[in-house]
Amino acid sequence: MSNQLSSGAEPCCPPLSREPLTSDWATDLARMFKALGDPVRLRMLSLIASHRGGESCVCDISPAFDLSQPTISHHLKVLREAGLLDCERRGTWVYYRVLPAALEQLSAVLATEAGVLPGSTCACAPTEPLEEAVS
Amino acid sequence: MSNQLSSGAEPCCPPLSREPLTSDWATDLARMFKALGDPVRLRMLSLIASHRGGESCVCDISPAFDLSQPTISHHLKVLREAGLLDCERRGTWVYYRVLPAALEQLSAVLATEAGVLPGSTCACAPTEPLEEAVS
DNA sequence: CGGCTGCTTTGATGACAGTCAATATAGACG
DNA sequence: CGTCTATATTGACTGTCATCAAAGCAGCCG
Repeated sequence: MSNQLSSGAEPCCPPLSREPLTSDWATDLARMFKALGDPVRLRMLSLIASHRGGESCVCDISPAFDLSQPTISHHLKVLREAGLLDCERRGTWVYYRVLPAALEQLSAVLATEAGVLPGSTCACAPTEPLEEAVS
Repeated sequence: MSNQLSSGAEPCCPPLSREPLTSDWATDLARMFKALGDPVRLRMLSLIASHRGGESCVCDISPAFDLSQPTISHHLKVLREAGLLDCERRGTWVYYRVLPAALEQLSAVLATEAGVLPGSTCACAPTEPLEEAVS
């Protein structure tokens, strides 16, 4: 649960194809990728991310899936513990929001040399929370 | 096993955060992410990708892991069936190589709006095989 | 041909993940 | 305080996964 994000010591996340991953770093990344390795969770993440402001209430998510309520809650927990989601209680409802820095980090790791645009040595976003994500 | 890559019908892969993933597309993506959801496989992929030419022999991969040889073979098969690796037999040895387009596709899906550089609506590489990956 | 090396497949086993029903907690509202 | 709604947790079940030993397959080489 110690993402490179929180440490802040490393400069950035080099792409997977530049040099072999260390065992620790691979373990950390694998935890996040494993959370993405389920169609339901991917759709959840996408559903939340594509909402206005990148957040949405559980009651908005549930009806999109033909699953029991505990199962929905379980998947959200997995995504949360992987560091991909954050949640906040507002009154009766709980709102989930994506952590863009985490997604960006994974995206940068998978980026191949050819795909990185010249001049941008790293595609990691500087932990920008969530602003004008919607036009 | 039907990646969007092979179909070629769709223009490209929109980021996860633009609109909710369809169920089919999420299933396809999840299959690939699940393959990445293991530290061993991540390190294998990285090891192969960071080799010169983006390919390497199994005998180069095995000694990097404290696992039995069948287990190594199993993980390589998982990555291959996920469409992330390709393999080719040359004499006694089998060489594995990464499929950059697949990595680029996943990278693009995870890219957040903020992370996408202006002007580049899509970061998918045009299935470029593997060229001057090493400087 | 026969053995040798590199890799894959098969079969078995223990661990883990996805799912649900039942139960618990937390806040809103009378 | 009691009840109602929204979400989380627990426990149980089933299926899938990571792993290894053993056996199989494919080229080399003597």
